[in-house]
Amino acid sequence: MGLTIKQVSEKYNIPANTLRYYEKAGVIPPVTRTASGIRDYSEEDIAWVENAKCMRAAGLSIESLIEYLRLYKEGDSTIRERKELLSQQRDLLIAQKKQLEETINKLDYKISRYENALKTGKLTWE
Amino acid sequence: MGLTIKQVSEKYNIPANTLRYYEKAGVIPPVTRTASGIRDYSEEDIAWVENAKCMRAAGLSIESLIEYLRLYKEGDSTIRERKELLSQQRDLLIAQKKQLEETINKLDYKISRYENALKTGKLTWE
DNA sequence: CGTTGACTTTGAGTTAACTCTAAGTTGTAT
DNA sequence: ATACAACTTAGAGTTAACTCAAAGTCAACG
Repeated sequence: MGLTIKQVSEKYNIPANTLRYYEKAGVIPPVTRTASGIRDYSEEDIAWVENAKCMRAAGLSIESLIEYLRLYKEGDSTIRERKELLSQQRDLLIAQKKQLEETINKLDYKISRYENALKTGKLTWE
Repeated sequence: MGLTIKQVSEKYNIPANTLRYYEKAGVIPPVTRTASGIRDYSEEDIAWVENAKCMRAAGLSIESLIEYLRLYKEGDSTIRERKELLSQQRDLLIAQKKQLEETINKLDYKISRYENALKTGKLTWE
């Protein structure tokens, strides 16, 4: 009915071993299994994978994802804590974004100097 | 005349060991030394440290910084290559920034859902 | 002149996040 | 039925980037 680990692996370009690792480590909840114990990813399972991929791509730690899932499993009593956790992570990403913009500007400046050097045949200053 | 390793370490909040590591690995050029061989960071040395810190904070690999310095040392004949290297790194950062923005949006959405849940006492949907 | 504290080097150890191996089981195609 | 690929697990190995330890040198202060 759902997707095999291989299909999920290909769809999201995440190695099957990494998907198993995420499950075992508690980054995503236990995946639905067939009668014979084979992983059979439901839409919900897939949504967790997609979320993990997105968060990891932005640099959130495995640890914070594990902590989030732990709180999630505990139910409604952890809503405030979960919100706090996400806010903290959001703040980290905002800071990262600022750093990134700063560095991109520096690179742009250096690149334009090199472009100028290539046109005129020499660096304008060092 | 210049700064000691400790002063640079404190000014940029980089452990002294890491400064030595950067120098040894070729992330920054060999630092000016006193007659007795002690590091005595000149303004130029410090500019390299500052640059390394900025690039690393944005996520550039040590390897790419080493490669850049290698080209830099070779002189003007590598200007095109250096420009290419910086452009590639810039493109990586642009992509990272996009990913970051996407993830921040997702987090903002989730956070607003939790805030709503905290006000109304329950999650509006799952 | 001795000791203190910052410096030096080489090289081993740590951490996060995978990534792979080995050994074994199962579903499917001939 | 039999072979073969894809699955399973536990656990060891890898990589990047530090991070620390050990052993030794050196300038300056009391």
